[in-house]
Amino acid sequence: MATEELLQKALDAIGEPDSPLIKEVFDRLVTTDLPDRPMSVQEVADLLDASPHTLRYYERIGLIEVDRDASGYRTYDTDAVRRLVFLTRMRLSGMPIRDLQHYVSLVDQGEGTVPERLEMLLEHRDTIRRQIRQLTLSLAATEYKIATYGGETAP
Amino acid sequence: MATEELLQKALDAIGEPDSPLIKEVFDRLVTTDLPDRPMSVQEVADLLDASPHTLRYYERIGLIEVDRDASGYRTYDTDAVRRLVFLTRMRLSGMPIRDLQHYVSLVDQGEGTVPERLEMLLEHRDTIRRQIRQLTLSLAATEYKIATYGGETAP
DNA sequence: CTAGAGCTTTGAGCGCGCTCCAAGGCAAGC
DNA sequence: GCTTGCCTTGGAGCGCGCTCAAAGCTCTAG
Repeated sequence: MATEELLQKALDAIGEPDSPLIKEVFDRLVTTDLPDRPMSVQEVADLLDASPHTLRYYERIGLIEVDRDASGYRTYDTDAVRRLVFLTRMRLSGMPIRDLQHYVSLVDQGEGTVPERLEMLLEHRDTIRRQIRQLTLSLAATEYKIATYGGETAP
Repeated sequence: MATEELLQKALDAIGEPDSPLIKEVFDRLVTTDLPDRPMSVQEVADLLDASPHTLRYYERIGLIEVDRDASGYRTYDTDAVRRLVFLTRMRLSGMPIRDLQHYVSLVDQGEGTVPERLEMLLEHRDTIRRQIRQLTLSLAATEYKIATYGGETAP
């Protein structure tokens, strides 16, 4: 199944969030396209559309631990890459670095912190929803302006 | 017609962007709830959910000109408020201050710059759409995590 | 009349999230 | 062997968008 297709399924599933497909679809989305060999900092950066600087920065501030090869070069195993996928996803949706640091510290403290992690995620979910609502309004306002300027309507 | 209702109509209209309702609905959305007396900086700040500091800053950097009353206090007329509504909408959807300055300078240069303004708006529309897409993916990822933690599914 | 809150200005300060610099090591090609 | 380019580290620098400080004026309540 192609990534695009999975993505579309996932997006569809959001419309009906009770669908048991969500977990399955995302399990595959998340694990797809990750080579199971260790990756270099540049490779991961390309994968995440980030800069190597940023990945090193995330490591420095304790968001992730990364192994080194015999020469001292970073080697990102699958778990590390998966964590970075999650981290960048959260960053892209506006979660502050500070919160991510807290989240990661909760993960490090073990299963007992699952309720607090869950609480964070629920709050963040609301934040994302608010953002989407705001953006939708901004999109409408932009469409409106475009219309007043006689621009093309949306395709 | 209540603002909430207008808003819903507007959101619906986005689904079918060719609808001639968009302009009408937003005309009313934009002009609704604006008292036609001049407003103080604090009043406008409350209206826009911004700080007076921010409004003064926008003025300082040339995004808007604001009248003064006999005592030297800022008085925002309807046009000024409407411009600020637009500016904050664009800011909320991530348009950089620098671009807004350019846009405003185009407005100041008159009707001849309409094509370039239109171009900016079309580009920004795409940017907003990309953001919404990104946020939708982040929302899905968050839902997924919530599900793995056994949290409630979306209401 | 006076206290206190809010307004004015210019200029400086700050939090965030990178982003880059300097000095040096490792790997691959000529 | 040497060059070229990416890697390492710690620390410094930076762009953005506010946000606040200082010094002084104005309005309102008591």
